Formats: sequence, structure tokens, C-alpha cells
Amino acid sequence: MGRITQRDIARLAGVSQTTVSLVLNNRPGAETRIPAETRDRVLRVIRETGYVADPLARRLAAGRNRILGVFTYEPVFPSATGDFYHPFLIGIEESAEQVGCDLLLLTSAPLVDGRKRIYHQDHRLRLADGCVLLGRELDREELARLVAEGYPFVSVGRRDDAGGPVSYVGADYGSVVRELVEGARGLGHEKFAYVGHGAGAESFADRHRGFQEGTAGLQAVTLPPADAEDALGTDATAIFVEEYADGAVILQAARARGLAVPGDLSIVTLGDPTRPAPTDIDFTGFRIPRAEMGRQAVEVLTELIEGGSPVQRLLPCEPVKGLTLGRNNVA
Amino acid sequence: MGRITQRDIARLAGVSQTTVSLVLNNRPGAETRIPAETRDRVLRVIRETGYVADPLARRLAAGRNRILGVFTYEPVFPSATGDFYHPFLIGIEESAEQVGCDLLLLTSAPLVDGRKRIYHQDHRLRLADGCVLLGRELDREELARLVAEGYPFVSVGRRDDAGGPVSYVGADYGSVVRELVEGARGLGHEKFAYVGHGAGAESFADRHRGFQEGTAGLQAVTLPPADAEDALGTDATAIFVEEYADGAVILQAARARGLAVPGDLSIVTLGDPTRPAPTDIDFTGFRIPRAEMGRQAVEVLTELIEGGSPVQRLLPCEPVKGLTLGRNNVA
DNA sequence: TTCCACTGCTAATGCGCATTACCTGAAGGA
DNA sequence: TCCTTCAGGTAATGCGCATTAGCAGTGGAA
Repeated sequence: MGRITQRDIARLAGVSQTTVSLVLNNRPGAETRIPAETRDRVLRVIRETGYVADPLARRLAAGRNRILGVFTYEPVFPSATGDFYHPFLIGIEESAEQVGCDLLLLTSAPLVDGRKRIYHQDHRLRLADGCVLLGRELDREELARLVAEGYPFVSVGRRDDAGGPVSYVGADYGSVVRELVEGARGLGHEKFAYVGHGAGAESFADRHRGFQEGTAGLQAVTLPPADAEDALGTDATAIFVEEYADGAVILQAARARGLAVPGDLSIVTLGDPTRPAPTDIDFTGFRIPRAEMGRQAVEVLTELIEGGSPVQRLLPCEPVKGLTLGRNNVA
Repeated sequence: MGRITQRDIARLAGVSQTTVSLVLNNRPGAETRIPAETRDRVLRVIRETGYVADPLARRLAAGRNRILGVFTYEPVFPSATGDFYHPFLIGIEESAEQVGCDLLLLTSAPLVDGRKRIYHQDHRLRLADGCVLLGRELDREELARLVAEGYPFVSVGRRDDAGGPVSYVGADYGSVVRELVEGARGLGHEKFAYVGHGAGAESFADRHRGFQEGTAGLQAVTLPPADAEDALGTDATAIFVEEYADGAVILQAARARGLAVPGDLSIVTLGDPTRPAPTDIDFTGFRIPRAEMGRQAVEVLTELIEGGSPVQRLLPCEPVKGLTLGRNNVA
């Protein structure tokens, strides 16, 4: 039941293994060196036997794989955050198919202190030619090590440098948040609140920076997510919420206090739901171009593997009009 | 920036490549042959350099990989059917994580005549130790070839033999459909219609067989999906619909004709939606244990890889009470 | 005739690892 | 003293392929 090898083909066709390899790879320069007759003979045997080269041996000899790794710091399929990551994977799969690569989901990474780690005893990253990294927070040390080792990888989402430039395809949260703030100012709002971390992960920091730029010179407080409802205690007329789910919480609380949204209070959510949340609320906010980020990440990765230099891209987010931002009616 | 190899480790530790390999693999019998001192020296160098063995070379030499392939005949992520396949993947990922394997999504398979094919010029199946096959219809010839080559694979969904037994983890459609029919008979129904292919893919054939067994001796017509609405033209009082989406179509048409469901007509759907369809309708039918099928498929696959014999499992489907099956009120 | 170029191939090598066969030195036994 | 045994290693080999170097034969130019 042993597999068919090039040697078998060679024997059957009455040529050497080298010739079979040459015919298979059809190298320029070699094509003239093998007469049609020999080539046909070899090809016929290959067809008859149904031979296909072992991709493993191939890569071992040639150094490439056409396998792209996908590492996720948070679980992708199961779990609540699954729906959030799914669109990224759609884009990644689509793009991988186009460039003719297979995708290796690095699912075997064990949890260490509740988080997945790339580098662990017997890590498998090197199976792939390069890797797409997914997750809100990437481990800074691991990134630095990847950079230092010169392993080709692309982060989905902007990343700060880690001992060197990190390739990424991110979403331009800063711009869209600033635009949303400016839109609110245009509607007469002057007192703002930001609910969220505003720091830590780059994506949070970027949003917050956009918020601060937009509210420069105006009243603008920042509250941690845990204190979401306290935002109602401030005199802010427009609340910007990092997490969609927290937006729902605040909306609920506002209504419970008899506040009309957006009549008395405006609420803007900054991105798609990452936690299960009622999605029937038509929040003003924006959409993260998740599938497109996935697609481009794979593009960038393949260029990187071909020897390209680090690439950093920010994709625009599409604003969502929604129904929760209105004119400021407060005196 | 060349990768670190065992030879590098060997040089740094002042031993031979063989020794490094022995230390790494920690073979029984060899453990006594290498004194703790040497072993520690090697391990220290490994730790310092962050060396990890190239899994490809490893597999080439030893024959194992801890990579499980996932081949899908229909696109998994994008597209309409995406939601249908997702639960399978959840199970597969979960199980793969438990057994410490990575998943290789064979996305690079090109379309040939509108379908993906496993075997094509330069196929990648052999990258993985074994493979999970997903899709409603698997190509019989390809299956036969897989069987003939002795490649370990497991189909998600029952499959007929293909020149030999095919390992699968399927859903027991036959039983649950027959039970549903019997339930309908208990409610006084005597004239039945089946809307669907009823043949071709095993899953269709199994449902139809269950239907026929259940309706033995009674009036029971079968209509192709294209003629779904014609089912209303028959005098059937209970319509069994292969595809959830077609059930929605029939329900719509029935209501348009002034028929009450389930007052005048009962409709039973045979499984979860595989096409986009309004899912707010509470159809009577059953649930396919998709995640569990995925999980068990990986279990079976790993056993197969370890040298086990073909395994065939049918998992029970959970009946869904629903609101579209009622007592037969027709004279 | 000698040299060269060109055709049509093949032998040899190495990718990084696992494995097998062997080698060396020292201790123990007869 | 000679023979074994065993500990502690190493050299050699092969997995299936791509690639490089090279070889035999022929035809033409000098």
C-alpha cells in the first residue's frame, strides 16, 4: 500500500527520477532539454498511476509550503466572540483560496494562564510559511520575538512596534471616531463622555485618541466599562461607547430613567458587537471592515513571504447613520 | 536569518545531531543512555535558542504530523451555506484542540467543473495525517481512491461504501424521520407528501427511506424541490420537506391560499436550514447534532491514524416539537 | 584533427529530521 | 591477561523531492 513516488514513475517510464521531477516542474530552460516524446511518456505514466507529489517532501526540498497559519489569541469558532471573528475568517479564507494557499488553524496551542501562547514547548508556527495573527490584544513579547526571528506575520488590527515595525492591516478607528464626534458637535453637542478602556489594546487606544482629538477644548470625561451607567450621572449629552454591548446597557438604563434617545441623550457605539448583545438596536456608529481586513491581511502576508518589507495599512470604517444620535436639546 | 536546526543545537552543545534528536524525542530505552548532564546541556541550548523541530522534516522522516486536514466540498466560511457548516467546524476545532492537533483547511483546492476536487494536480492532502470530509455530496470516485490508497479519513455524514467501508460520523436521519411520520400518523394523518430529492446524497436518501418506512401502506407521494408548491395540489395533509427553506416556501404558499398551518395542513421540516431562510418560523422537525458530529469525527480520525479500523457511527437527531404539525382535521 | 557547443539525459547531493548500526573506553569477571 | 559488558555516545542512512553537476554522443567550426 506504499505510496507512489517519483522513483516508481521513473522506473515505469524508463527514465531517471530527475527526469520525472523536471517534467513535473516544467522549469524554463529545462523544457527545451526534454524532448516531447520523453515528456509525454512520463506524463502518460503519471496520468495512469494518478501520481501526485508529496507536498511535504516538496517543501522540505524547496523551502516553501503554501501554507498560511492563522493564530488566534481568542477562540474563534466556539464561544461568544465567535461571531465577531467570523467575518475576518471569511476574508482570510477567500483570499487564501485566491492565492492558492491552504490555511493552518493553530488550534493546538495550549492555554497558559488563560491565554493562548504562540511560543510554547513544541510550537507549530513553523509549519506555515507565514502567519496571520488575530485577537484584540497580542502579547507584546511574543510579537517582539516574531519580529526578531524575522518570521513573516501580519496582524489583523493595528499594532505598535515591537522591537521593529509590525505588519498589520487595521481599521482606522481614530478617523471615524473623530468624524463621529465632529458630527455630534455639528448637532450642537458640547459635553461628551467616553465609556471604555481607552487604552491597553491598540484598538481601544485609537478610538480614544479619535475621541480626544474630536472633543479638544470641550468637556469630555472618560469612564471605564464597569461604570457604564455612571455616564448618565455626568451632564454629557453624547456618550461614545467602545463596546456595542455596553451601549445597549446604557440605552436600557437611560430609558429606565425616562430619558429619550436620542431626544434627551445621544449614544454612539464604536464598532460591531464583540459580545452577545441585542443587535436590533439601530445604534449610530460605524462598521469595521472585517472581511476586507482579513482579505488584505493575507495579501500582505504573501508579499511578506515573497520577501517584501513590512506593510502597515489602515482601512476606513463605514459610518452607520443609525437612530441614536440626534440634535442636542439641552439648554 | 536561516532557521535553527538540530545541527546548530548540536554544535552549540558540543554533541552530535543524533544526540539532540534523542534528547528531544526522549525515547524509552534511550533515556538511560543519555546522562542527565548531557541532556541538560542540550535542553539548555534549546531553550536559549528557542529551537523547535521542523514538523515537516519530522513527518517526512517519521511519518506523523499532528495536522488534521479539513476538506469541504462546498465553501465553508463565505456563502449562504456558511451558517450550516459552522457548527460542524465548532465541534471539529474543539476536538482538535483537545487531541492537540492543528487543523489544515484545504482551501487551495481549485474548482473543477464547479466543484472542488481533492485530487488535482499537486493536491495537498498528504500534508495532513488524515482528513475530515465535509459536504452533502462527496465524489464517489475520489472516495474510492482515498479508500484504495489507505489514506485515513472520516466523512461527516453517512456515506455508502466506496470500494470498501468508509468511516463516517453521520446523523440518523432514517430513524428520526420515521418517528416523525409515526407521530403524524398518531395525529390522524394518512396522506403524505415528501418534498425533496429523496436520492443522490446519502442524507437525502436516508430521510426518504425513513419517510417511506413510516408511510408504508399509506398514500405517499414524492415531489422534487422545484415543484415544492405543487405539494399543495395533492390531497396530502402532512408534507415532509427535506430542506428547511422549501418548508418556508410551502408555508407561505399555503397561507396565501387561505390554508391554516397546522389547522388545515401540517408541515414538517427535516433538518436545519442549509440555505438562507426565515428561521423565526417554529417548524416541527428535528435538529442535526452538528457540533457533536464534528467532535466525534475528529475522535474517529485520530483513532484511524493510530491504525484503527474503519468506524461508522450514526448519531440520533433531536426532534423539535414546533408548531406546524397538528391533528388531521380533514374528513 | 581538435575544440567547442549543444542535446538529452543521469548520478549525486541535500533539505531536517528519526533511526539504525556501530564505535570507543572503562569497568568487571575469569 | 583476555574477554565481556555496558555506558555514552557518533556516523551513516533514508524519507521524497528539487537541484546541480556532469556525462555521452553528435554536429559543426577552425
